[in-house]
Amino acid sequence: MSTTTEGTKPSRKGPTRSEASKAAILEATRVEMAETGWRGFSVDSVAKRASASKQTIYRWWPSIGAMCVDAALALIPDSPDGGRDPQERITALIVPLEATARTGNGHAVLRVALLAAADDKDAGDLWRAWIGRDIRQPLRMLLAELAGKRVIRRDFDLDEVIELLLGPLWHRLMIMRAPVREGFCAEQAGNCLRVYATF
Amino acid sequence: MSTTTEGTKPSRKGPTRSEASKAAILEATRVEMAETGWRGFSVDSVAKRASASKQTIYRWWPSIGAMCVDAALALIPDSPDGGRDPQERITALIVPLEATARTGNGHAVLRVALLAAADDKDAGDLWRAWIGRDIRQPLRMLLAELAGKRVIRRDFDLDEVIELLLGPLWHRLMIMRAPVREGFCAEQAGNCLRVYATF
Amino acid sequence: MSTTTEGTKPSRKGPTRSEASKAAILEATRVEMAETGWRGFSVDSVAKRASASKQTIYRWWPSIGAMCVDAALALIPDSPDGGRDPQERITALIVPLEATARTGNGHAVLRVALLAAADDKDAGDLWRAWIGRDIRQPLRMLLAELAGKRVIRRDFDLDEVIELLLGPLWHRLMIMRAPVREGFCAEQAGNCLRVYATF
Amino acid sequence: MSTTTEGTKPSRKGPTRSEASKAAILEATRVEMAETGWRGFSVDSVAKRASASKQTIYRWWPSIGAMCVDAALALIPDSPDGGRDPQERITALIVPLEATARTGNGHAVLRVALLAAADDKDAGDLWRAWIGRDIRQPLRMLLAELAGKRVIRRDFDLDEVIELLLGPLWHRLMIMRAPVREGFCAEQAGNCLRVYATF
DNA sequence: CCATAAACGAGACGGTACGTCATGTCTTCAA
DNA sequence: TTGAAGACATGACGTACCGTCTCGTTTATGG
Repeated sequence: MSTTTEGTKPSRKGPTRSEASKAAILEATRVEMAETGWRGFSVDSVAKRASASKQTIYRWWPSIGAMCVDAALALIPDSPDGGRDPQERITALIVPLEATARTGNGHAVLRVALLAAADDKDAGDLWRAWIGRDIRQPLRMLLAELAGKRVIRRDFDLDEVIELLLGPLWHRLMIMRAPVREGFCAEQAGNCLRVYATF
Repeated sequence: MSTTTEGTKPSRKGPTRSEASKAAILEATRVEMAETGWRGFSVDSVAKRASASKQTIYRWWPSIGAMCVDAALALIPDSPDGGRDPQERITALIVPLEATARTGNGHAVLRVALLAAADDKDAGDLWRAWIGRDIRQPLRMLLAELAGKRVIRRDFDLDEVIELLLGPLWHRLMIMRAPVREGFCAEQAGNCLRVYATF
Repeated sequence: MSTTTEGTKPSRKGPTRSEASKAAILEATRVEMAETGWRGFSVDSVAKRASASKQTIYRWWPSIGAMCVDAALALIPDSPDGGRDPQERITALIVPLEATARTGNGHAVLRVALLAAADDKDAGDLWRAWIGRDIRQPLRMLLAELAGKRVIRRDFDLDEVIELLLGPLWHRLMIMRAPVREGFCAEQAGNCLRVYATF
Repeated sequence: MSTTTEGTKPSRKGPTRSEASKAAILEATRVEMAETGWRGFSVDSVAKRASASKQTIYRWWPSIGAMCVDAALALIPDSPDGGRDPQERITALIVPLEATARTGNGHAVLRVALLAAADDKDAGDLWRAWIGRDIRQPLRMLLAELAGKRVIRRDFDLDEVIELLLGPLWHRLMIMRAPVREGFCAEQAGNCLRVYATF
């Protein structure tokens, strides 16, 4: 799910990127994110913990925030298949986030990645690109189908739906710092269908 | 709407807190928040811009984040009277946030205050206290009344309602960095009523 | 003999320079000079050894080299009174350098200070200013007097005399890294008188 | 006049040392020496400027300082024949240094090479070996002959003569950073004869 | 009406981190 | 095996901030 290596150059003279170093850096980043938050996050500490050089970090990531988002994205699993039920199919799109937040230090990692995305341009671009690819795009297809079947209204705004679907999760993670109970995403999907239902 | 001066000491020898200095610091804080974000925010810069001493800042605020939240809260206007319509009454509770985000650098200030609240314990406490006092408490009264009149279901969870009401705003402000259109809060209030409607 | 504090400002608001910190930094500088030479010299090490912050070093010295020269100059004792004999009077001017080179780690400190002066503009200025004040100026007076008494020729070039007087010391210290035997400066003074003697 | 290639290996498999690369590196070294001094000197910059790999540099020179001295020595011309006059014969030994210092960036290159020699063991050994071979050894023969002819005293110390002869040049080059006028070395030779004259 | 104590500006200080640059080693590819 | 290209761990560079700590000055009581 990591994004920075995609689009590898064909072949060059000289050494290639060390995958061991990359993995160590991302893992160290996650640990530091959970321990120190966003403002207290330090590249020096990550480098020391990963036995990596700062240069290596700055060589491969455009900013600290982008590295944090990258480290968080690498934690998010793939979406399960959704089945046939509309609510289940919507839930399937966002449940990987819930799963991440409910596993290990995922809650804190996700929170800090969101902070990074909101505070740093490169990180924000990375995060929005992920949302676009993994949530917005499939959701568009799904909602178009449901609207065609008259399950939901046709005059919805895709971005408003996303706000409604994801907003509550951000409130939990960032404002309340509260744990995310199982089924949280399913509830949000249900709320969405209720709001946009045709009746 | 500022919170740190409340609870004035009885009487002491010597000069009292300089309101001019306080105002200059809060205003400088807002400017810096909008310019540098949260991770780049610096007390030194605020002190220099406000022609204040760092000691003065550290004397009156428990943490940098608390100062940022304080500076943002001072920007939020009071709620208007809500009228009789349920949707209008809910809207009235959250519309001050929308108004702040739509005025001057309020969008950025609010965003950084949220970052501070999510990243710093003192700031988070301050922000959650404000939500509790200015949103949660009046909303509880209002929803109880509406439930009594069978306008909404009785088995709602107050905090879920708040998530549904505020979450979309956080998504706009922090994730998308998109401007908040007029009427945004009214739409959220409508969505809430639709989700919790009895029918 | 240190030069950077001379010309103290009359009085200012706020704290003043910490003399304890200054002394610790200069002493640490001398130790590091002797241990690591000039190219290997590190401000970080000095700061750590002196329990000082790098900012404090950069605040008070214009460059690393200037600090090194300053640290060396602080080691050079004052000139003794010269007596009546011409050779003794010349010797007295340069014997403090010999004494420094013959004491403790003075040999290495002096060598590194010379390297700094030759490699760094600020350090060179500082060093040449010291030579001008402590050697060139008194030597000019002395030679003028000796020329008046026909002890030496009148058509000498002051800077050539200085070259003749100090050059051999630099060769010892820098090129050969050889110890400086007692009486070395007296010999150089004798050579000078011989070169410029009237006969 | 370069010293590191002397003693060529008998014969090996694979390509031999590239003289083009060596020349480019030494020339780039000279340019960098003149531009950045000794402490600011960087192998990376030399490699980039010479379009060479760092590995190639580290393969052929024992240390950075040695490379610098090597680059400077390559600039020093051979001694001219000295004629019959004692002063001219001494002058001939040291005039190549003067000539180097008076040509192109030779002044700076020589200065930095001396800094390297004084700061780095390998470089110092290289420099002292050159002095031994090109100055000390021929000077010993010459002085012995002059002493035999009673032109100079017999109780001189060879190394003191060298100090007297070269020291003033170091003072010029390193301490004063002053240009070396034509005839400078001849004057030093004259001074030496005067000091050690029999009369 | 002082005197005393707190508030304030200014800013030095010991630290930690920043983002960049250099060192010396290593790896990959071409010749 | 040489050499260009360059990634890598290490560590220093010079700057910026943090939070604490003097300094002198100003200002409001309380003796």
